[in-house]
Amino acid sequence: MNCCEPLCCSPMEPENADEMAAMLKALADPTRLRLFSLIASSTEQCACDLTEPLGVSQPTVSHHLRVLNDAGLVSREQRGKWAYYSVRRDRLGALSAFLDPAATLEPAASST
Amino acid sequence: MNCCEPLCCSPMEPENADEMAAMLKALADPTRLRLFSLIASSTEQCACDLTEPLGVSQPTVSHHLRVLNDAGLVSREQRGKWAYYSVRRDRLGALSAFLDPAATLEPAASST
DNA sequence: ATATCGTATTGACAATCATCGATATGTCAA
DNA sequence: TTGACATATCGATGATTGTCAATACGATAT
Repeated sequence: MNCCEPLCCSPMEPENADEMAAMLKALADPTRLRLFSLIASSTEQCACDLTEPLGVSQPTVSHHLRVLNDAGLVSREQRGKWAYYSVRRDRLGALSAFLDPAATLEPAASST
Repeated sequence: MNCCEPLCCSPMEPENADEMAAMLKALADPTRLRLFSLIASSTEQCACDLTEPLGVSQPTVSHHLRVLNDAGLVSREQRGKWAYYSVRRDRLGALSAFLDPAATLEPAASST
């Protein structure tokens, strides 16, 4: 999240490592990564459309959605009896930036 | 690695998901993330300097180094009785780019 | 109220994993 | 060759995790 300097810049504090590892762990399972990718491929996805393409049971999908939600990587919106999930791109962007080996300590030159 | 389109663009194939999840899993442990961060903070690090700052045993450090190496995230060089580890920034960069929510399907406008 | 349907939770189980002590391997120096 | 030292591997153990069947929860429709 907004927690810390890029990975490459300086040795991490344990608390920051806990926090970032938690986000990474949420994506570090093949089924869950495919699930996340399905959600990320459109602006939002109904949970009802996620079970079939993954080939796992409905409780398993629900479990993975919960893990992603707890990690702050997706958000859930209940509409009627359907649940819609969308990617929190700010959080994903922070994770991507955290890993970026080109990052420097100074906020530095973005290509805006 | 060089395996696939960005996460946000289209649903991942299972094989790609396996591959990317393996890299993510290698970073998804707090101790291992701190270890990786220590290596990433300089161009190379002697294994002998990694045990103390982490506060875990030498076999545990060696185990984590092996996991990172197997995932292709670091490379090892033996010099005399010392082992030096360095981050494979190409692989880390690929991972970061893979997660980037701003990525588009077309290679598109990089800021070169 | 009752039935139906989508989603979440529970409980269980097999598999994976992080960690350590003990030990093996390999390198250098005397 | 022997000893000292750095690193890797082995074996064991407790903890975490991915999965499913069964079930509970909540919303809509009749």
